[in-house]
Amino acid sequence: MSLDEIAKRANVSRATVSRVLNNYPHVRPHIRDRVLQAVQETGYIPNAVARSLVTKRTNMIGLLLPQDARETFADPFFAILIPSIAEACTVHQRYLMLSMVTLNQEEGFYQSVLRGGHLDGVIVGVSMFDDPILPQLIQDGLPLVLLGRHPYYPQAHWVNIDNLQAASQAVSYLAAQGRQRIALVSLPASLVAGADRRDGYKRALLQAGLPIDQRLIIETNGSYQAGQAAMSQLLQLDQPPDAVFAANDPLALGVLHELQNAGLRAPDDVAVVGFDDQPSAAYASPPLTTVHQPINDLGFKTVELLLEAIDGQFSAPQHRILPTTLVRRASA
Amino acid sequence: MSLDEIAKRANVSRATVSRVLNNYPHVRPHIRDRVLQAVQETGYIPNAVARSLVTKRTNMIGLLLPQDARETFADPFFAILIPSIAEACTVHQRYLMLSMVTLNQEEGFYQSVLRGGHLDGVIVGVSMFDDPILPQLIQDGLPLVLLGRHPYYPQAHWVNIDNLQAASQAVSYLAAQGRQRIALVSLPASLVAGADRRDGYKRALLQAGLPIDQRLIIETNGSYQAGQAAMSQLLQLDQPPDAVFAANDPLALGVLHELQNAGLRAPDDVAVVGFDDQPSAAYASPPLTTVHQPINDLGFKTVELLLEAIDGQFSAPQHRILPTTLVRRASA
DNA sequence: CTGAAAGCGCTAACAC
DNA sequence: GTGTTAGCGCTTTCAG
Repeated sequence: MSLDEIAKRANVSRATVSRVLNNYPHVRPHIRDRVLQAVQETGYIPNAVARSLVTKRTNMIGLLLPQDARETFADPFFAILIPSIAEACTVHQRYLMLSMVTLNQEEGFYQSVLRGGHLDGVIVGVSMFDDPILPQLIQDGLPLVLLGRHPYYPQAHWVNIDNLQAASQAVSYLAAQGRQRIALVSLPASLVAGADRRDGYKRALLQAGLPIDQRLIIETNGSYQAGQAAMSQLLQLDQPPDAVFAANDPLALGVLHELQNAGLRAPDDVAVVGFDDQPSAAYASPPLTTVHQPINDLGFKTVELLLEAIDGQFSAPQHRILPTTLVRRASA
Repeated sequence: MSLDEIAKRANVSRATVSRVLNNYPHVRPHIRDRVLQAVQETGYIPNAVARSLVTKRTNMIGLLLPQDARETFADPFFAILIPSIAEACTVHQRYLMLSMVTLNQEEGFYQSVLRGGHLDGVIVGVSMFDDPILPQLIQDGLPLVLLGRHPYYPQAHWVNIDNLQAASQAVSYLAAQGRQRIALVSLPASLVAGADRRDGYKRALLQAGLPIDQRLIIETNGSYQAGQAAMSQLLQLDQPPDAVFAANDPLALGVLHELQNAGLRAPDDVAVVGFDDQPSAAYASPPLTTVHQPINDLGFKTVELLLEAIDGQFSAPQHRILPTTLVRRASA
């Protein structure tokens, strides 16, 4: 069923039907009612595709996830982020297209997704410094916002937390308790957030007058198991750490678990601080002290920034930084 | 840039350009080359919206997730399922629209998503028996496949595992070891999968000649914490269980954890079997014996069934059941 | 305030 | 084999 069936039924022109459907103000009430009634009776829904063809708007935004998205999904961070983006889209009456296309697979498909006119704009979950998809994306000129800052593309909009500052705060907290040998169980340095958190760790140590000991820094892939392995390795040191800053919560939980296996206690023997404040952090034993990031807000703000970028034109790149807080529980 | 710029450049008609773009067989090689070259030079990408308007195909499929989708996302089952669906879409050159629209929010938006012509078909992650969105969806007549069987809608296509049989197998395994008091830590009975697994548990007990003891059946929301709480409750019974069948892995992991807290050992004191075989199951302590479901295949098969439903016409509803296996590790 | 007409970018008969 | 011609279902000038 199409617009002009409604027009016939209501005995008006197609243009008029279009006007009432789009809430055009100056339509006489009784004729507007006639149209509305016809719509009601027939259950007519306008064809979004036809509309898009003329308006050049699809009301659809893309969410592009990094190459390693499959592992990514297992990370509770994304388990919260994605639904919040989806919800933000619904709230703002937009559709969400999820894509994990990478340059590897189907170059042509990637192009058609991005440049086929299907998307009003895209959110890119950046993570790696050298993500090969970013240069293309930025060149394409589609409205774009990065989820996570990226040092190489200052011209792009992004929303992020201040990873460096947050990590630094966590480590300073440990140092202020008199911890002398604070280890870092880190994310891959190839991730921007990984590098930022590592730098925050280092900055805090230096500010506290503590030495940076490479043996206390263990780079991991960010998983629970990697946390266990890292702690196990740290425990074999001649001088094991008396505190651990884990760059995310799964890591911290793994560290805690390994500590328990070794018959050690947190925070008595080793204090541990995590990063994320995922829901289960509060239920760990002991409950995890961790950096809370407002993942939900991150999702909403990102969508909203993109929508502004799509219709308002920013003259300068927008960089929004959301606040984090250190949540003190029992583990440190 | 549009199709007829290419036509002018290559000095052919728009129809011809369209033909080479759509791999129409009978185009003379040299003229095809001329077109291709023009495309190459200009970086032209066809407008998907315009194409859709005439073909009535958008190459986009929808993934509708249940009302409680936010918790859903935290479940590792979905953390694997969603990426696999996304990947299947990419492999089949389709776009994926993710939606968590429910009847509550924005009835009109929901309608426009489904009936606006944006989607060639939808996958619905059913879970609840009484999900209010299903009746509407089925009435809409959009090609549809349910992810998980639903007893009230036999006319719908679905793909699923045999939850009843799989649960029954797990419990029989416990019974065959001589376990006498096998507890069930279950999913909500309002979920189809929850009810099916519970029924499988009961069937296995009856077949093993074991009584059904309501005190040994604890219904939960399926989370890790709920698993802990359930085990704790079971331990307070006059006659605690000597085995537990947990209806998913987070639950089983919680059970294991609580056992450890109570100073008990699996499988010596209490055997435990989970369901899902999520990646971390193998790393639990002790490694978890659990029902493996082929989540990845589930995602792929679902997409493929939908694509068949979209263009092939099935005369009868298709019900695909994927095999599960009991993975024996150390916990039982 | 409303209608007529053009056209968004593409595909698909239908001729030649 | 290739070009011509209609639309797909909507919005949007432009008249009136």
